[in-house]
Amino acid sequence: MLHHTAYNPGPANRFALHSTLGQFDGPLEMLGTPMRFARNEEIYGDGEPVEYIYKVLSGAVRTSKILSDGRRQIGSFYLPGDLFGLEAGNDHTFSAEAVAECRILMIKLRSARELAARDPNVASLLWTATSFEMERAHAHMLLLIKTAQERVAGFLLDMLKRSKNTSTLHLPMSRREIADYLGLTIETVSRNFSMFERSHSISLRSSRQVEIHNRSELKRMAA
Amino acid sequence: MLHHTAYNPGPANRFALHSTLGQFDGPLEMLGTPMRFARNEEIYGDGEPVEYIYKVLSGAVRTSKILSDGRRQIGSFYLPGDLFGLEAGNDHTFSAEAVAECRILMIKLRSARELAARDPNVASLLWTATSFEMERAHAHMLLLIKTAQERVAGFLLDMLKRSKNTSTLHLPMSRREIADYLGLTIETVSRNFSMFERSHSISLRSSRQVEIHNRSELKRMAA
DNA sequence: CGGTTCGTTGAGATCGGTCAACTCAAGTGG
DNA sequence: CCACTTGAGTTGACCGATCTCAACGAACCG
Repeated sequence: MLHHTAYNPGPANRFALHSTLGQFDGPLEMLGTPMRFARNEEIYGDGEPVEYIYKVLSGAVRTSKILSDGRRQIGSFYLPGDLFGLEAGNDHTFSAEAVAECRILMIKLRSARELAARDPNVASLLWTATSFEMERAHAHMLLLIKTAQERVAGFLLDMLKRSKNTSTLHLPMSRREIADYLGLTIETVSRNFSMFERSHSISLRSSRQVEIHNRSELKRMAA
Repeated sequence: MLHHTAYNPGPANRFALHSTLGQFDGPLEMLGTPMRFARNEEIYGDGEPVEYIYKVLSGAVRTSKILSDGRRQIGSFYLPGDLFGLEAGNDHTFSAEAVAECRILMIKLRSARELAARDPNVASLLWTATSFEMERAHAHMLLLIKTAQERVAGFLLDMLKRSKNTSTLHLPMSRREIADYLGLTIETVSRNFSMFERSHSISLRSSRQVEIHNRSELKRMAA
């Protein structure tokens, strides 16, 4: 469906990334090749064999699945520093796309496994990433049984924790993407953002820039 | 909360289990000790360290989590033959309880890992079980964003597939447990069972015995 | 026989979805 | 520079699916 136009910036550029981002620092990262993806570009497809591990250098990624009736469920969002693409089986059960223009480090799974066999730190890193994946899925399940207000508040808190910024949150994803992640409609997501704003828990500098005024109130609302 | 009164039937009984069930047949199973759990008895608790792998010999098991407001979410049901208790992290993120009186084979994780290091079949078995766990979590996520009708139909189809019985389904769990698994109320679950019965897709011999008359109709309703 | 648990059914309330109008910002092209 | 289009987001009115509350029935157990 989406045209794959990944681009390898070459050695010079790669070195530049290394020095500026400080995200090529691990032994695993040394194996990787940075690639660039445009907004909505597919990184891998549902059902394809698992051949790479990916690390977000900049931008954001979503994993998603299209249901038979056309609804889309978003499985996870991945932010800079996150590893993704590790699945338990041999084939991907979700597809992955760029939420925004992003740079992704692609690491051949084969090479990663070989390295892991020699370097226990790498092995434990891969195990930890898989473990996070499982936790994410469980936490997401728990989110989906809650009310709309609880889901939206929970989403904001999760984003806040992951961005580790004290008060201003820059959401890379659209309302539609948030809705598809939370199992709600864009209208319901929007209404809840507005409700939180009216109760002075947050304020919206723009639709994607959220200032968090009252985190404990959000926690209370997340149940 | 629940009192742990697990009971080891001893060698004679163990041999009896072996010969009658044929579920002590693998090398992994040889490491295990069969235990008996009463209905609602806790097998392990949320937050406890992962020390065993479990295999259901008879009966049924649920994993669950109690939310801050008292709601309970059931993560999975495990039926005879299923392995459970394998989590990606070091600690359990759900608790496990017996849905009905059951016999469980408990295998020390340490021993299982040692065996896996020597026997690639065992290693692949453990990997497969973890992989199933992930798939289960993803499938469950997808179920939770659907309508009540779709969830209930999907649940019945899943149970049918796993029990591999052609037409009559014996549900080991209560309506409350089904509801907590599907993120619905018992009333909604009950109403949907009744609806399926009125449309002649199923009939209820008793509340726990379901005859499936029209599986493709159920599939259609599961979306 | 009460008492208890489990499941079913009905009536009404509520939450979130649907449909539609509107605003706003960012292009695009004359 | 302005008119027009387009896409994202917000808001309102209404509707329907699911929850809540309540009554009732069936099975089980002392």
